[in-house]
Amino acid sequence: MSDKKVRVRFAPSPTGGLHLGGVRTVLYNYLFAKKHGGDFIVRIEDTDQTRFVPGAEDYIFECLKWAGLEPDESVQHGGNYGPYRQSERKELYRNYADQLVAEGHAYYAFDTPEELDQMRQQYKTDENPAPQYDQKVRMQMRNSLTLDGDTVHELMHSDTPYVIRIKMPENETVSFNDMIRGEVSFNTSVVDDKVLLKADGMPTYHLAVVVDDHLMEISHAFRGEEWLPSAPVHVLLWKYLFGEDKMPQWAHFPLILGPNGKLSKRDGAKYGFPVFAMNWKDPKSDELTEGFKEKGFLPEAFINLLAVLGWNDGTEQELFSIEEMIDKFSMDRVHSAAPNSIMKKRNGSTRSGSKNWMHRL
RNA sequence: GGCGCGUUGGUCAAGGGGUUAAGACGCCUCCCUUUCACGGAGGAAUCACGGGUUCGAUUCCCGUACGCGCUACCA
Repeated sequence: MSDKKVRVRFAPSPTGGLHLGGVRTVLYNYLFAKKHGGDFIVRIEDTDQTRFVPGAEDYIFECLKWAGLEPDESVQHGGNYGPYRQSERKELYRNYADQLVAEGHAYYAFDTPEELDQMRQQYKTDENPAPQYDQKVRMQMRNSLTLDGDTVHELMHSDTPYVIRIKMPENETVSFNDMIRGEVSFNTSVVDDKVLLKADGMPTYHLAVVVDDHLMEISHAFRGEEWLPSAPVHVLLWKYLFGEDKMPQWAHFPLILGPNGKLSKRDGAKYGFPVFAMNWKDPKSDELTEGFKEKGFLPEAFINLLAVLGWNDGTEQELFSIEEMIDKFSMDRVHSAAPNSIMKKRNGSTRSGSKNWMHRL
């Protein structure tokens, strides 16, 4: 971490409004990069073509601009590691997936959605309500592990759709050091054979994040805690493809919770507290969700609020300028516990805080 | 169900093997006197529960409970 230039990335998928948690992830990325003289990259993760939402990408950049968290590299800012939109990198991923198959770490799977559904129904019990495509069932499915070579060859050269799945090893322990949580480990037997390359030729997040982090020379990879369960897949992919020693340092941020779990835009409407950075109007439904900007928050106040949602500098200070944050930020001072509901926090904020942070224009 | 992460006062939240366990909001008492987020002085907490390690645990380990997350050809 000392010999490598710090390069971090925020990788949103352009599917709708930019959530509070997303902006906080951006902020921590930004602070970390600036503190260490590194680069902050924004990479658009648009590999799911069924979820494409027109305008969402531009909207994300507008939010970052308003918040004052401009990337050094992105589709809009240029850079030497492009393209910065994964849909435009489609051709890159296939070779890595094939390489994994060739080396025995992955396999071709021909199961149709109906067959997958059938498998889940068949193995579903009270004890196991969510059966996975894993080592226990993969030998019962239609894939290059169970089919003979000729059949596989034939299927692949007809127009039969297929995916590439990772072959999770049996009973190995995968562990890594999270900058916030310390050592985290998993047994590979309980992780399923995630799809790496989809039938349409697009990678899933799992493959794309590893390939792109490598190609873009990302040194530290930060994301929300919801990714922790699939981290072993990513660690294994790094090991198979590029070497575990090249893997970025991970940090998984605690989720920002609403009154009933994961904060949703519905909570925002219900409690009169914004969830998105800026107004977002869904192009399909025309539904408008209010943002912090339109609610009257100053960007500095918004950023400050987010900064202390999970981080503190060890003193009693709770009002920071962006320069102070850059100066004082450190990942090991990010709390591992989810900050209790932002709605409550708003009520528990200090008087001076209320005056300065939340003040309307 | 499985796996993972988490759990400090009414609320938000520092700290983290030996402390009087910060601070803020709220609450109570008082001062100022004034209110509609005014100012000031005080008051109230054995850190979810049960074991273990240790001279000593709120801090480390295990279990339980509870909360949250993941368990898609979504990210």
